[in-house]
Amino acid sequence: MVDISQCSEIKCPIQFVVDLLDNKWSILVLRELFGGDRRTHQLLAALPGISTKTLTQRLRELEAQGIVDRQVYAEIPPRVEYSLTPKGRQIQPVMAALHQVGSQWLEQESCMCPLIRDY
Amino acid sequence: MVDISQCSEIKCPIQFVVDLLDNKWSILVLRELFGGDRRTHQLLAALPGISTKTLTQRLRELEAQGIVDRQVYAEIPPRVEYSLTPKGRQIQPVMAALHQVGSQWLEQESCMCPLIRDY
DNA sequence: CCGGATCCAAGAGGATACTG
DNA sequence: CAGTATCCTCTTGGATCCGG
Repeated sequence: MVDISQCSEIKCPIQFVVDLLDNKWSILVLRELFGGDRRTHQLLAALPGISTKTLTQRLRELEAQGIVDRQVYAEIPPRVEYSLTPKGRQIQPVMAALHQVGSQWLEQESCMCPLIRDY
Repeated sequence: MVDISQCSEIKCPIQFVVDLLDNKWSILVLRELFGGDRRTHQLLAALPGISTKTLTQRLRELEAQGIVDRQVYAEIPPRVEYSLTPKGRQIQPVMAALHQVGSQWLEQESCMCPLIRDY
């Protein structure tokens, strides 16, 4: 239950989502996870330029928001898999809309991002 | 399985849009413009915390992308109005999706943002 | 009223080395 | 392999002043 009694005004839903996701990598991390469960090194490989520190930060934030799930397997060497929670999958319409608009603006049909599976 | 080995030169549409809009205010500026044409001081008032410099930067970037139109009236005092171009209006599905998901996550129906007019 | 120019603080995030 | 800890750079963007 959301307690908005502390708010002097009603929150804008758009701003709410933007506040959660407006940093350099969050959307792209989620895009990868729409392609299925991913291990840490897979995400690092799929997101050229991201550092381990930043990736971990983003994943922890998304986990704290209940958007991403972190599964740790007690193995040597360690194995950690990340996946979308049901809440996380709720942003699928946003990803689809971004994909559609981006395709228009690029005037390009093909796409290498994992979300293409959903089309 | 998506084969990404042969299409590294193909841009991801999602990343393309994210690259255009992932800064602190762009999405919110556009949200305001979906409510209709806006003058500078209206945008400043609608976006608490934004500075004139930052607002101008965002608007110039969006203008350069062909997303926003800037109309200057030769009056004293000056009047400048910003509006969405047809290309800019193409992101309406993104805004609608953000709004829908944000409403779910907030567990809140009402909304004070201009986009509500489109529902 | 609009917005350019400057200055500056804060923080995001990359590179690297290291631990379990 | 996964993640942490430093260090450090660079960008973002806020505050202010000024000019058209």
